[in-house]
Amino acid sequence: MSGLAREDYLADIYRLQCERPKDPVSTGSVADRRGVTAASATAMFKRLARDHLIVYRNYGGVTLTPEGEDLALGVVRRHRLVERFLADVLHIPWQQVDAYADQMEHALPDEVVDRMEALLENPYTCPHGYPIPDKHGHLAQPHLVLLRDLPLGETVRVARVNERVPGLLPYIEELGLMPGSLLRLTGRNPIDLNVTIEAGGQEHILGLRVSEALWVEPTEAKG
Amino acid sequence: MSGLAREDYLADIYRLQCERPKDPVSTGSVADRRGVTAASATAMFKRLARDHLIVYRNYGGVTLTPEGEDLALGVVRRHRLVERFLADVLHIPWQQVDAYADQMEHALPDEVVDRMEALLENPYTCPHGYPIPDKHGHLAQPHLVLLRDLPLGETVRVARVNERVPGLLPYIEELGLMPGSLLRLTGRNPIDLNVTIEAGGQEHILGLRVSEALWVEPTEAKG
DNA sequence: CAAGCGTTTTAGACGCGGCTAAAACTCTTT
DNA sequence: AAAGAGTTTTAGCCGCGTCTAAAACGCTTG
Repeated sequence: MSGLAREDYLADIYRLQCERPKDPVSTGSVADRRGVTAASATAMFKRLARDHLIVYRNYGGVTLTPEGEDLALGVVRRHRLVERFLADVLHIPWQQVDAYADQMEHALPDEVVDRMEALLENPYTCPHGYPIPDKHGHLAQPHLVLLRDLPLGETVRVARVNERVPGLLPYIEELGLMPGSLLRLTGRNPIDLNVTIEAGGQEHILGLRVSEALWVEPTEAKG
Repeated sequence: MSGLAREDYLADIYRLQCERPKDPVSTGSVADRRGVTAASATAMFKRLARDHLIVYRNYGGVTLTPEGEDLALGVVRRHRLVERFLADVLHIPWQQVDAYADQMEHALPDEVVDRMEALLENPYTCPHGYPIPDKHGHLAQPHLVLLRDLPLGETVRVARVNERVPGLLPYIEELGLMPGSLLRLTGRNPIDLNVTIEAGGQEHILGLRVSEALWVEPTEAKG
């Protein structure tokens, strides 16, 4: 049936597109993410473009077509639902579910995915806080702020942790900052860009690599 | 990592070997089962033999090496555990789980399989009654008899239904002869080899295609 | 504005897993 | 023992997905 690697490429292009929706996704960034050479990515781009799944301009990066985005959303949906499933039903540590889901996401029949979704009672997000597209590719776009950009003083809820930052997940867990936790930004160092937060009665200093991998959402009080 | 198709071949060779353990498995039988041409099977045999997973004699069929059998047993284990999981946890009809498991069996990390096993409380068989190898490749070999070969009069329990016979599973379900059901062989026609059974208060006449796809086990009374 | 550097693409190769058509083999059957 | 039928293997092809090395491009910088 459908190519295996193609889907991975499409999903990665989608995720990279999300990060900077303005401009097209570069060959290099996809190659890096996939762990292949730029030449391999170029070759795949040609196949995907031939099949109208991406728009590819020489030396100009790629963009998903609507068709390609549909496919990508399907993969993302499977990926995030499986993560939820692995974490909630099989009790696999949340630091590992991303890698496992990568392995599993292509082999799951739609019916299996749908049943998992029902069993989990239609979860909104994966264990790291990323939204799960529904069966038709729609997905909630909540209003989130990077911890890096948060104003001082506000108390917020951790909403999303970038699972792709190496080593971040165990660190976040150690600090008790998993999605759902509350924190307050108490300080920001304008020189090194460290931030100080208070969470669970403790103070922590977080570097930029952390503060730009954590998304938070305002709690009810908006000011 | 490991090739995808290789594992399918190994598992199919294993299953065919089980059916007639005496002689080696023929090229054609594997090709048929896999739905590929004999030429493709030959090509794969060469790769598998090169990697010491099978013994291959030209024009003489193949046999699994111990190494190859280990791999095959791993695939079979995953396959049957996933079937159980799909049926028991996701409540997918047992007629479909074989096909779905085929799709999924290669993509499952060991830890996921092990956790499924634990969640299911270490089932002995797949939903069709085939035994599930344990983590080390050991598997129970209960004493079963083909319904075709059963002596008249004995009351037995359905133990295993060959899931690979087209259309059999829905038929078996309709007749209420799923694994665990009791039946008694009441007659056998020596000409056309039909058998007559009594099960759940009903009489049924079964053709050879059915009676050699159903395995039964004696109930406590041995005579 | 030309040089140079980093990125991207081309060119050419390889292994996998499939195909068809033709050749080789085996086994049965006269 | 030779012929014929059926199975298996070889030969040659293709597309995928990867690689390396070399060429082409584009952007920044002197």
